[in-house]
Amino acid sequence: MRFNALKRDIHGISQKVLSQVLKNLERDGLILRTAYPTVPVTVEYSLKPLGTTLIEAVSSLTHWAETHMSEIQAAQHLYDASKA
Amino acid sequence: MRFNALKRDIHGISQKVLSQVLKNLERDGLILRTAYPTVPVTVEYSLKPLGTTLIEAVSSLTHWAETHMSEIQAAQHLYDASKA
DNA sequence: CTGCATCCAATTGGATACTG
DNA sequence: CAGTATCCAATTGGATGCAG
Repeated sequence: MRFNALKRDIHGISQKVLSQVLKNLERDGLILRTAYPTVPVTVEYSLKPLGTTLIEAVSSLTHWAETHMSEIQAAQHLYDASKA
Repeated sequence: MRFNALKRDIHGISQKVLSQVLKNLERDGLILRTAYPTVPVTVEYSLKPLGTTLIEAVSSLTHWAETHMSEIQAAQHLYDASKA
């Protein structure tokens, strides 16, 4: 995946933050950064095996959030109403 | 669990942040806050079922972090050495 | 004991301009 | 295209003092 493709897909992220995050992920060994000597330079980011395992771990949290979102919103409404 | 017990157990958290977090967790329906009318007041926090399910989901991430910590540190050292 | 209010320092992140 | 550098605004969080 290319830099600008990631920037497009991760809606709302700034170039600065995306750069920082990618550099950290690369340093942690989660992703691989490959630069091809074209003009202008082409950079490709890909998942390393370790990164894939993290995605799987995070996915369970994502799933939790999705399945309980409405329940949490209901609790928030109850709470807010009880305070008003 | 009492407020000050939580503050002791969560090493390094400030009273301000702990208050904020607890209030948010209560609003989200993850924990239950019970105040007993003693002098001074006694407040007890406990997990609600929804909170327990979140702990289980987070646990898989915790486990991931623990098992891959050394692998990540090794990657960081390699990265840092390659940049120096 | 359990907080809330305030002040202040540090971190974070967006916008913009610039480079190989 | 893929960043880096800079400036600046907003958020975060600690420390302290106060209150029910």
